[in-house]
Parts: sequence; structure tokens; C-alpha cells
Amino acid sequence: MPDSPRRRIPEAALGRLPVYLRILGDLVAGDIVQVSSDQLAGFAGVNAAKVRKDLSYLGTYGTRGVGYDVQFLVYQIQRELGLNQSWPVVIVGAGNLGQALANYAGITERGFHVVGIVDKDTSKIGTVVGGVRVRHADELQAITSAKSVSIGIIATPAQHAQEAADALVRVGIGSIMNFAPTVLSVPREVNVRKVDLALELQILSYYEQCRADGRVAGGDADSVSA
Amino acid sequence: MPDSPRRRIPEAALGRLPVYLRILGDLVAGDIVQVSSDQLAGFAGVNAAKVRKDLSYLGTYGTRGVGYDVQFLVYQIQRELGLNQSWPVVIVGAGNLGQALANYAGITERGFHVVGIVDKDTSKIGTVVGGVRVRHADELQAITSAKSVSIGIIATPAQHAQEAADALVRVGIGSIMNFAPTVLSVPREVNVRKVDLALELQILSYYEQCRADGRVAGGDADSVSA
DNA sequence: TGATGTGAACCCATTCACAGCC
DNA sequence: GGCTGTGAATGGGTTCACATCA
Repeated sequence: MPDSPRRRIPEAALGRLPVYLRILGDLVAGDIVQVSSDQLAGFAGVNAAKVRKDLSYLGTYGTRGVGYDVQFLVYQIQRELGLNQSWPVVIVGAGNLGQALANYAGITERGFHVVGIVDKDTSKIGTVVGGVRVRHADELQAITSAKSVSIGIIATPAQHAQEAADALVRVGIGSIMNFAPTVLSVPREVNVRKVDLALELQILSYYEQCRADGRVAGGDADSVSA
Repeated sequence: MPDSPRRRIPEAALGRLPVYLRILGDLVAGDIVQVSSDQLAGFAGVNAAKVRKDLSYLGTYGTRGVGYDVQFLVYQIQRELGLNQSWPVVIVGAGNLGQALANYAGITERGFHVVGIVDKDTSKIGTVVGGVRVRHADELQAITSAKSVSIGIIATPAQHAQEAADALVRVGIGSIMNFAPTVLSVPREVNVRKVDLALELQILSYYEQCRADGRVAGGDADSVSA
């Protein structure tokens, strides 16, 4: 075991690693082999010290006076994030959103693959979305056991989200991405991440309201100010 | 001017207000008129002190020894977030995601309404999604001017996201929600929020990887531990 | 010389604990 | 007595600045 993952990566830094990874991927595609924290910071829209601190959590992979080897950095980030393996995911809910997710190329491009979609609506069962046949929610256990799925996506309406979460927990899912606008109640050991469109819109609404009122509230969460 | 918005609400607190708002909405529906910070904290999966601090940014609307008036709190949060008006939004990109968004009930339920969808693909133009006819990207200015739109949603593939952002900025959009997996380059005064599915998945991947490796990494971002 | 890696300083957010009020 | 509102303490994340090394 030459290089074991020493310390846990702080949440904030963790959220930026995929951003760096995406940029590094573009650099690889452009045959760039070296990159400095300054350049990377420019592309990512953060400052260079943050980039260096973030990358330092992975280990000391840079070369002083030179920068980072792009390919090697890609490899290290992927390894740390667990992206050197393809994670199977299961989607609960085959409505508009579930279908869009199943068809979303970004999922497979990033090394995830949808191994199952379930719904309770019998009219949806048997239809094929994103190359996967929709099955009944009762078959969740069969799907997750057969494919050792540990990541579940909730794409149901709000009123069924908790029920979906319970079902996922029951079959031993470890991580849940929740697209329903609800706070889920799950055991502590289960990871939940929420993606809430309306919530984000409401935050934008606040900033637009501030703008309209004349009070400045520049909140650039993820963009380059150029 | 009886109660003007004094201080700017911190980002972190701002992100929780929509969560409280949703819960309060449920309470209203259940004819609950009073709520304590303790109860609200329970529903939201945070601690009571945080709820009180968050609500204190709105003003001192609670009653010591009693709690908060649910209806009044709903009104105050809505007012502060600018939700007492219906914001028109425009969607750029009429692919899978754009269509799913246009059809997403949560948008209209929360007081936003899609007034336009544009695309560059002529085969999509003229089709109707979510009750709105898809128009050509060149008509963006006409749409936003006519309806004084200030919020735009980017639902294009990654390689066209920057172009979409430029177009939105050009027509005077103030806030952008970006669903493309890219860091956008926009003027400082434009608000950008990113919703990146693959990024979130990669974070879950990290936690699952940690779990598989035996290192604990419980990151519950938005759930109740019950 | 030039860029990394990192202690130290700083700043924002969370939590504590209690004064103040109903 | 009970719950809010908020200073004070704590903790995490960001930024600074520089020692360190190719």
C-alpha cells in the first residue's frame, strides 16, 4: 500500500475536485501536460492558494517551480473520488425527471451507469428509458442485490420521496441523491445530497429582489468574474 | 417605510430559508398556527439555535415564550426572498433537460413561470413543451424585453453553455442557473448558481469509496438523522 | 527564478448559553 | 416557566505570505 488516503477531505474542497477534474480533462484533450495552480485557478474561477490547498489534501503531487502533471493529477483525483470504478446507480421514479436523468449522457460519461429504474405507476412499467426497462418498485431489492448498487437517485414527487428513501435504505443503499424538494429522514450512516431546483430559483429570486431594491447582493457562487 | 431589509442575509442562512418555507407551508396546510424554533429545527434537520439565528436575519418576528406565528413567518420569508411576485424565467436549450424543466411543476408551484424556451436546433423550434413554444435563440432579446425577464436557465450541452451565458448577459439577464457542467465566465454583477448532477454524483462516489475502504466519512448535507 | 506546500491570520458560519420578554 | 434573540466562543474554510525546493 504505497499511498493510502491519509486525512479526510473537507467538504468544501471535495466539492471543487470534480470541477478541477473536468478542467484537467479538457487540458488532456488539448495535449497540455503541465499546469500551474495559477492557471488552474483561472479556469476554475477560484484563487491559486485554494487550488494548492485543495490539491494538497490528495498528497504532494506538484513539482515546485514547475506545476502539476495534468495526467497524473487526473489519475490521483479520480482515484481519491473513487472514479476508477464504475458505480451502478438506481433511479426511483420514472416521471419527467427520472426519464431525463436516465437519458442524461453526463451520468455515463462520468463513469456511472443506470442499472435500474423503478416506479409504482403500472402504466410506466415495461417502458424503456435511457436503454433501461422500468420495473416495479417492489423489485428494488432484486435490482440492487444483483448489481450491488450503493447509490440511489430519488426522482419522485415530493409526497413520495420519504417512502422512496425508506425503500432505498431498506435495500441497503449507502448514498442517496434527492431531487425531491423534501428533507429526508434517513439513518445517520446514509449520505444524502439534495438537488433542489426550486430552492436554487428562490435564492436567485432573493438576489434579483435585492437588485430591484437597489441593495447590492453580488453572490457569485460558481463563475469566473471575467 | 416601516420595515426595510436592514442587513444582507448570509449565503448559508439564505440557502435554508426555502427549506423553512416549505415546511411552514406544510404546517399551514395542517392548520398549525404556532411553531417553535425547536419544532421547526426538527422538521428541517438542523438545530434550534440555527433556526433562530436564521430567522433573526428577517427581523424579530417571534414571540418569546411562545414561538413564531406560522402564517406571518411564511409571509415574511416570501417577502424577503422576493417571492411575493412571480418571476418570469427563460430556458436556453430545449433538449431532454430543458423539456423536463419546462414541464417541472415545482417551477410554477413556487411562483416562477417559464415565458420562453429557445434553442438553436431548427428541428426543435415550433414544438411546444410545458405549454411554451420553442423559439430560435436569436429571439432571446425579444422574449426577455417583452416580459422583462431577469432569470435565465442554461440547459444546453456543456460545449454551448458559455455561448448561452454570453447571450443571456447580452440581453441583460441578472441571474443565471447553470445546469451545464461548466464554469461560466460572466460579468461580476451577474449571479450564477450551478446545479451539477455529475459533480454531486462524484461526491457520493467519494463517500461510497470511503465506506468501501473502511474509512468513515459521514457527510449528511441535508437530511434528518432519525 | 518560479511555483509548490503550508503554518498563521483572517473571516464567516455554527453553536453555546443566557439575558430578556411573554 | 418557556422560548426568543443575541453576544461570545468555537470551529471550519479561505487567504496570506513565505520557507522550501526543482
